[in-house]
Amino acid sequence: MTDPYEPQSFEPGWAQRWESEAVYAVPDDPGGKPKRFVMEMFPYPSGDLHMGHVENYTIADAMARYWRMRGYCVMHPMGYDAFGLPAENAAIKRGIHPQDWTLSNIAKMRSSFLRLGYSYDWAREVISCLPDYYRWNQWIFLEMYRRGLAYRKTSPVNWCPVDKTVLAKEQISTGVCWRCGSVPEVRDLTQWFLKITDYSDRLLDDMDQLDWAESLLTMQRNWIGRSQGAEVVFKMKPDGSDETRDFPVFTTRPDTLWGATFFVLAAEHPAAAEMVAGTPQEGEYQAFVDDIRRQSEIDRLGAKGAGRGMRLPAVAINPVNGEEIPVWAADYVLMGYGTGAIMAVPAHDQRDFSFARKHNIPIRVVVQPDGEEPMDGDTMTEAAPGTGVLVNSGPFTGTRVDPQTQEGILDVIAWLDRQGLGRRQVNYRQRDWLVSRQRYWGTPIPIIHCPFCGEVPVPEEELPVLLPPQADYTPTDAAVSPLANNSDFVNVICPKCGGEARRETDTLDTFFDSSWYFLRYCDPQNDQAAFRPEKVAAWGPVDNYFGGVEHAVMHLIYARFFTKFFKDIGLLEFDEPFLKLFNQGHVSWDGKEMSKSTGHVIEAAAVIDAFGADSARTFILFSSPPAADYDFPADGYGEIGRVANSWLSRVWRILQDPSGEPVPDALNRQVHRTVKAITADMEEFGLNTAIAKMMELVNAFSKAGGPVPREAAEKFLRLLAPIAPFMAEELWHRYGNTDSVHRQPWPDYDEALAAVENVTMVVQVNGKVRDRMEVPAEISADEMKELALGSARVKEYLNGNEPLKVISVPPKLVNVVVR
RNA sequence: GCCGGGAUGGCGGAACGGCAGACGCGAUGGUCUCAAACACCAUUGGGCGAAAGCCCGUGCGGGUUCAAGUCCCGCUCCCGGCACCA
Repeated sequence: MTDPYEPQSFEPGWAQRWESEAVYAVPDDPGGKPKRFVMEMFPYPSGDLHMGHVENYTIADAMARYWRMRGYCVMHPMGYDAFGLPAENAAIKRGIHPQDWTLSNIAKMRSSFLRLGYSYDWAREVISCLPDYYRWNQWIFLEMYRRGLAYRKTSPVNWCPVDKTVLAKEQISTGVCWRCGSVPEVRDLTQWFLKITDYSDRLLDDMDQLDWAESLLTMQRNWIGRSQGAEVVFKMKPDGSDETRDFPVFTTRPDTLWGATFFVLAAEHPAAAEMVAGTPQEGEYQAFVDDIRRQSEIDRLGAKGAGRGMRLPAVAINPVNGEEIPVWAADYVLMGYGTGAIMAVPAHDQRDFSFARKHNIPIRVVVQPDGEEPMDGDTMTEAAPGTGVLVNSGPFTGTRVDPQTQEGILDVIAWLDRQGLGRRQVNYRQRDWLVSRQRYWGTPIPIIHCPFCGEVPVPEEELPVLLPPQADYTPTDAAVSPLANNSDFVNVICPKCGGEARRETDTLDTFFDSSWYFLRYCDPQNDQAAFRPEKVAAWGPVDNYFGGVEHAVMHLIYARFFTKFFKDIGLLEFDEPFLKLFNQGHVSWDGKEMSKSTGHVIEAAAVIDAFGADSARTFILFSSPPAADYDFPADGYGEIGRVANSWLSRVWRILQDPSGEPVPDALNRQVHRTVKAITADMEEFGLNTAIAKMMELVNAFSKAGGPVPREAAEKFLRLLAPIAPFMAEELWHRYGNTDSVHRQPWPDYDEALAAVENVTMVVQVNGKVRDRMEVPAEISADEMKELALGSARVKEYLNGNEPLKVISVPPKLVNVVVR
């Protein structure tokens, strides 16, 4: 008599027991065993867990369990990225304090994590919004400040004139303020930056230590955007004046200097405003700049913008030939890149070309591409950015140039240098990291502004600067950050001179929190330091990091930057935080992103309630390869959840009462083959195909009839344990075992038993299958050829002729090429 | 716009350059049942054919190769990122 499969009857018991017995806890030092630090990107606690979370966390948990069974001492921690905008939005909308909202969400998520049986070491939990964590953010910030890596400068923000608050990009995604619908303004604020650009070269060069997808490394490389070129100094002469002023530009193509037909300043360049001040064009310019500043950079450079420009009352003098060229202000030049000004060579740069055509600016060819008719600037339809020979280029006419190899270009730079007109320069697209946020729900920046002493760091013994619990997080007039309304918080005594001073009211970007939490996992309760170097040395760096590709840049670059900083100040011995990165696919529902705030979400708890945690785990792993995106069907999880549940029921039924019989030879061979194949799959994170192979083995058990021999059944349970840990544990114990299945070693296999004896050899004629033969697996190429030529089907096609060629790929395939 | 990724039956997907569609769902037929559910068995890419078998087929158009879903060139559409969502 078999019991029905009722996961709800045993899953909660095992979950509780694993937790109370701390089955997955690891010591501060892994000791003699090989260590493996496995972690997932910690979640933002926006509500309860949804199936998108379940995908990422189940993949990582299955792998962590697999590695544990393979003999690693696995540290697998979990935490919460708990500061951030949604908590504040919820607070403003519903009147709940951000902390209450956040902590109650964390409680829900933790309970779902436990129900799903994830093998976390719960003693290492990290919650970034609590003072015992964020005080170390403040400490880190001050360490950076002391070393000149944190500084202030002016930067624009979007400002809602009605709500009197700074708007995040997300809060104006429709172009207007999310709360009141008014059109945002742009304001300049003095804000904190981290000098990540000091690390650009190392961030690029150390990439060769990383076992990450090449596509992701490419994204990081492009984000940092190192480019070689030259700085060339133009002179700028305002109309009606003889005074000139030096104006350097960065260019990767100094070889095309003789083709510059205009000069462009970033629309918002202060020099542009200066030039039009007091002239009739002042109003026109102001309107032009306002229009452009309202747009995001993407719109400004993209299809919606790009190409808007205004002629300025000045000329620029080309240093190589003394030519005077018109000066424009344009949207496609950015203040933050290079010097905020460019020389424009429309014949050889596509953006310059489009702009020149639009504004009827002459186009002059100075690089004649190889093997083409001489080009004419008036008739060409697109820029020619490639290689060729310089023409109309003074002393360099006739020189070959190639942007790929820098051929010719380096000679031009050397010449510019000798003439005192320019010099070699490396430029980066990456900018310093803006960490200031004018928000309540974040880490207070530990700086005091004193009218006499200037910026004064909060003394270390006074950390943490606590977020005032009762602070009003709704905005009011005149205050830039909600914290600025709190006079108890703001008004302080200067630690240096003892006079009256004001506390900094900006908080830190939440990416700051997520840049080092993996280090805190190694020493989560430390109240004397962010972490002890020995503890991090014992576990770090992270061996396997699991997370979405949406973090390809930003988070992953920031965390790499922090790691290098910690190494520089002597706290770490490694350069890179995450050795191997796995990007799981993105989970959506009916083509749309799951989102707690819109209610378009499939909650993990609903799936567990309906089918059990093992089913939830199994179906999310089986339904698509871990790296691929998965879109839930419009009608939700019902169908697919039932499918996983019914397969697990089948496993339950077939494996419930094993026999003491020996394993029959044929079945035993299949078990060994399956262990071998699944082991190979697990090594490649192939969880969906691993499950498919388990299904095949279960089908074989079923076909064999009768109870499954216990030896085979126990091997199967060990294969199943990483995927469906509850059922594996329950059956394992029902067999009379007393230790946990999760402490068992991964099953091994016998090469000889796993080997196949016979294979089907395919016989092709001209690449099309015409015959099949059963042959021994160790057949030689010649034997195959002989067999193939003996085939009646092949003879039909040969028609008495000799084959042109016979390709033999032992033991699978022979291709006979005829005529 | 720029950077990165993707597209295979009715559906999720499988496939070291070597039998396209493993495994599963769904569907169809059957066994069991008074009946159903469950379970089990069989068939299931499209077309032609009585059958043997033949032809077509991995988003679109070219190419390389004895052989292309896989490699190369050119497109289309979808997804992610583009610096204040995390």
